[in-house]
Amino acid sequence: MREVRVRFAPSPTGALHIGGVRTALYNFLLARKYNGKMILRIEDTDQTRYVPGAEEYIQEALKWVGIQIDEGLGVGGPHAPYRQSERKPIYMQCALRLIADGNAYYAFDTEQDLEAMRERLKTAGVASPQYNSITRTQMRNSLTLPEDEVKALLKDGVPYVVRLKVPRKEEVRLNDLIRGWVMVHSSQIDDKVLMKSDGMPTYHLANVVDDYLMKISHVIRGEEWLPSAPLHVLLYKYLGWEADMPQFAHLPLLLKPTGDGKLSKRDADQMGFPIFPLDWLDPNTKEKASGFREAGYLPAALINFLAFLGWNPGTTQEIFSMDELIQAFTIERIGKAGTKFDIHKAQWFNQQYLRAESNELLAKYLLASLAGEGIQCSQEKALKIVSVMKERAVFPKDFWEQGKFLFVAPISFDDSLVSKRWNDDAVKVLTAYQDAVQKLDTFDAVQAKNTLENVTRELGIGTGKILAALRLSITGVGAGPDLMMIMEIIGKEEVSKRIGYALSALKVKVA
RNA sequence: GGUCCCAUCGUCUAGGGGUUAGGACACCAGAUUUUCAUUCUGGUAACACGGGUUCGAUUCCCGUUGGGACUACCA
Repeated sequence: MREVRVRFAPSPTGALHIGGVRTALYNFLLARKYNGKMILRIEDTDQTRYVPGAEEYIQEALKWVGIQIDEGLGVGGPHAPYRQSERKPIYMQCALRLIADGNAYYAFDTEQDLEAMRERLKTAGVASPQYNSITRTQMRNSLTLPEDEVKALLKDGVPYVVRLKVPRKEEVRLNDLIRGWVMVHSSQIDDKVLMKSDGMPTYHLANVVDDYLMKISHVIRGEEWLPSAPLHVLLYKYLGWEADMPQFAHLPLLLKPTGDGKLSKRDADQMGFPIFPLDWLDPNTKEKASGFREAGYLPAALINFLAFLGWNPGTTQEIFSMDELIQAFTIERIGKAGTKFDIHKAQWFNQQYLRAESNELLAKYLLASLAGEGIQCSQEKALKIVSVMKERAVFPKDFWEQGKFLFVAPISFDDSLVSKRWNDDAVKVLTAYQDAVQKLDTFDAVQAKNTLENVTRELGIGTGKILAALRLSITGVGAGPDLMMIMEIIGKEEVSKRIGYALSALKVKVA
């Protein structure tokens, strides 16, 4: 079997879309599964869209999620350079060959010429005007112009593009690994520009040339490329590379969570979830985009989530490490239908992965948050906190955000809870409890509980009735980990102080 | 509009000519936790429609509808 060589070939036009990360992942999984090579190539043939920092962003993002590059940008390799802008002469050579063989031609039409042509065709009733086997006979190109005029134009440096001479009647077929046979009639394909007037190739040419030169075995890319895939097949044929043509696999697209359409940055902004792997600040527009990393997603969880967007192992196993994914992955099990992006599932995966981590590691997350707040905390205490909060955390930052009251006494109290649960009985119990707690020599969760039970028994009030009020006085809110553990963690003095504060602050409410 | 792709619970999906159409997320309910959460148990919920083919179609074929992509000297 042919050596598996796959490539991820993004354009450095901004932050890497999460769909791009999934594409990279599938490529990577295939490469690893068959001991092949994963190549990173930068498709920067559009100078006008180049965004500084995008290349670094792509590399950092891939590194963060654990997709290692074997060859290409930042790594080097036998087919360097891996930046298309640095491979310019290669493409021109190929274009020239196509022209010499009669499969491509020079076109000198200006933008106005093209616009006029489209207008003309539209008024004549043509639905989608194209530069093709019919219309090219009426345009200014090396097919219609006399040879010396073409030579003169070229010599004078008149701007031109190179277009592919698509045959008039030919069935173009390709066997997509995901979709099966796809057939398109050549009359539906237009004479695509191969070389732009600035001397740069377009995607189509550069892509085919580089994939061939870099000995790519499988082209795994988004479905948006499916309509132009037949064109690429034609290119392989005319370049004489048909035998080495890679296999194609066009991935289903990532769709909006609700409604219709492709997942876009706007969705992320509106629904409040990230759509990029890392935070990104566009240097030109100053626009900010938030990333999964900064939102608190663990790379392994993101990978697991992404892998299941359009692929499944056919078993009921859902949690997969990267190695397990590599083992289980096959192109055959990739689905065909577009996939709606559901952030809930991503959160669920994150929670699973977070819980599976050691308390030592989780304590580090908490300690990091605390350091940012300028709060001191012992390792021992952090471990204790993390172990009681573990079951409820989805993100590393939750330990701090949902456990603030472990470090800072509440100054205000949840109003609805106050009106529901703060009553005379509660005040009686809390007053007595505060007293009892202060008399204790040592204080832990068990003693906290026993003492509370003693107090309620003496007063003849059900513990359940006032527990919410006690929690309120200690934390200010109605939700959190086991209350007795909370009290143990903050200690006897603090418990007494907080009950005292609540008692005085909430006095008015009862009266 | 044209070309191409797609279609199983709200979402991700398994399945496949005869199944109680399975799982996961989400949601709801009950149990446990003297609270919330966790955990456990249970529940609501799907083969888009119409024709064929067939003894029998959700499954195969065709059409309709719906959705998506592409339709640039962008990738």
